Amino acid sequence: MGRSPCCEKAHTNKGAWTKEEDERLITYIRAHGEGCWRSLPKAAGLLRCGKSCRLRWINYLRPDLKRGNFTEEEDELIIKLHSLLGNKWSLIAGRLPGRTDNEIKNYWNTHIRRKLLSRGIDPTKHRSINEPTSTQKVTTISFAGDSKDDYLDQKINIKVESVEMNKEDNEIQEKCLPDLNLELRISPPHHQQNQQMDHHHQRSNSICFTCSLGIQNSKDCSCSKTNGNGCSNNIVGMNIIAGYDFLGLKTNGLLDYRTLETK
DNA sequence: AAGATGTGCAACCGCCCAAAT
DNA sequence: TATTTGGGCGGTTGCACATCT
Repeated sequence: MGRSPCCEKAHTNKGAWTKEEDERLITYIRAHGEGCWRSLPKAAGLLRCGKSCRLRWINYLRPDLKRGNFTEEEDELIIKLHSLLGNKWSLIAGRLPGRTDNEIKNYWNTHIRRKLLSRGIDPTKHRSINEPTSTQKVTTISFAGDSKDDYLDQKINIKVESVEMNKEDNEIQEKCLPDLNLELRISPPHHQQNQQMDHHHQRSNSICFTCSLGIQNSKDCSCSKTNGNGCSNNIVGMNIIAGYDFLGLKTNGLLDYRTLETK
């Protein structure tokens, strides 16, 4: 039952990689591509565990890696993404081409933490260190258009509610909740969704496949063929606008939420 | 000059989850 | 359905180098 045995760990090297090992790994992956890390070491003639090969390739040998110092823009983007995602380094790395999760994690721990602390900002909570500890602010960000027209005009209003909590509430919160709860939900305002659906599909009761995927004004959109008006930029389940810069995450009509999902 | 301490980062460890059987 | 494994991830460690005393 189950899979075939895992890689032999008895005869594997550990520690720093030699130049020869690097070259063997590069040569093998160039010839055969990535994947099947378990069988790779043997096939490549390496006395390493598959995981070690994968790590070495992803974090150091990959040709598309951007080596060198982080730019100021990258710094700020990492801070923004960390405030949104927490320690989800792989997701953050997904938004920084050429950077690896390990690199960003190290950079955060060695540079950015200090940078934020010097600004008087708690790097974990992204709040001022000087904020009184007896109360805690809970910030809810909701996306809502004030009117149907706003929605159609592709505007997003960010509504921020700050709720002061008393000490007792805070203690309960501390006991019951982890430091940061970053459940990300993106959806259109509920009171507009039906209107929008009606508007969009007033002549047809069903939504085409491309629209259900959030691909608007696609040449494959059958809605435009049925109602003649084309899609009115509604994205079912996603209230993201073409080219909107969502917290610094440039979107191209769609927020690539796959890279924001937790695994 | 030499030992102590601090810093940066590559690599490892252990856990989780989906896939395979 | 239960069990096992591979791949992926975040946290941590340990080493090399830099700086301080």
